[in-house]
Amino acid sequence: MLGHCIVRVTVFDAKAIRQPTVEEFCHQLAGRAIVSLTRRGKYLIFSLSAPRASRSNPTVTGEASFGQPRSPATVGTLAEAAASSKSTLNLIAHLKLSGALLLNAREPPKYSKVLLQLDNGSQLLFTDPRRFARMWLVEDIRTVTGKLGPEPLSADFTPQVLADRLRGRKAPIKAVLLDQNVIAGIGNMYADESLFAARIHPLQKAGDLSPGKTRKLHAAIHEVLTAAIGDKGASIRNYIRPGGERGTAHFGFSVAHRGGEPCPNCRRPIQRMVVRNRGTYFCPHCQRLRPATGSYGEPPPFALVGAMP
DNA sequence: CCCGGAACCTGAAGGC
DNA sequence: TGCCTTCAGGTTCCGG
Repeated sequence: MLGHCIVRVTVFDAKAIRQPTVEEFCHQLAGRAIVSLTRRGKYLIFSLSAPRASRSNPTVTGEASFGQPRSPATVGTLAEAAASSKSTLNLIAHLKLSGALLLNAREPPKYSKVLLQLDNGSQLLFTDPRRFARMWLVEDIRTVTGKLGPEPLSADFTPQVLADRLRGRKAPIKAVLLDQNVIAGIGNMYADESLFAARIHPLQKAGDLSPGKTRKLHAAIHEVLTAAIGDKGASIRNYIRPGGERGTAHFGFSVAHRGGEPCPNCRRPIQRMVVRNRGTYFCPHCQRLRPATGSYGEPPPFALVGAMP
């Protein structure tokens, strides 16, 4: 897709466009080339050029249609479009639980949300049966990703950074790992896998991890994510790659989605529980819940004795 | 600011 | 077979 121009945009489900309006989305996208493809956390980022005037695609169009595509509406002249448009823009996509980006799908898949047609004949289709996935078109990426925590695979995500981010947190470590503003990009199954690898109970208070456990967790996150990327993701349910292939990371999972199966470490059955409304898999024997270190004998800040009915 | 729970959605799988 | 319940690769809003 790199270097190719978007010549036509079709929106089948207005709900999939978070920003701006559907009309503006189509209008602003048409005529721009895809300059780079990057990622921040779980957000996929298409950096776009300024609108290009080209003899080969004189009728660049933007189209907002629902159900069956209608005949496209031409967007003025390209000169006008360029004059009224932002110079560069970013198309951002989030797949949420069930979204997919499909390149040149063989048959028209169900649940189509947005179709981008390129000047080389390629078609990029954004699909999502569950209607959670979203797209944005923004000048500044930070308007969407600005609050995200550090990238867990970047060099500046050190054990010390993790310790700083967990300090003082009273929520379960599982919940904190899923908080994208603490660390960006860890999903439910990778949180479970990381906690198992570090032998930490999902309900352990995040701020109570010892320095040693924090270092182990840091290493575990790195290992789990690197392995999963090497396996092209996990396709337990919906996820498929742009060519329709499935990932294989779930075959290597130790606990995630393996309730009742033997723990690979101790052979006792893996349990499932719910933490913050998310299914959570762990080994109760290998991942022990420990009381807070140091604070066990401390008195509470106030003692209300017999004062209330 | 931090925390927990509900809401947003719909298809697929499992139990009866 | 059919109905009902549960679950799901996530984020955001609301109330405490």
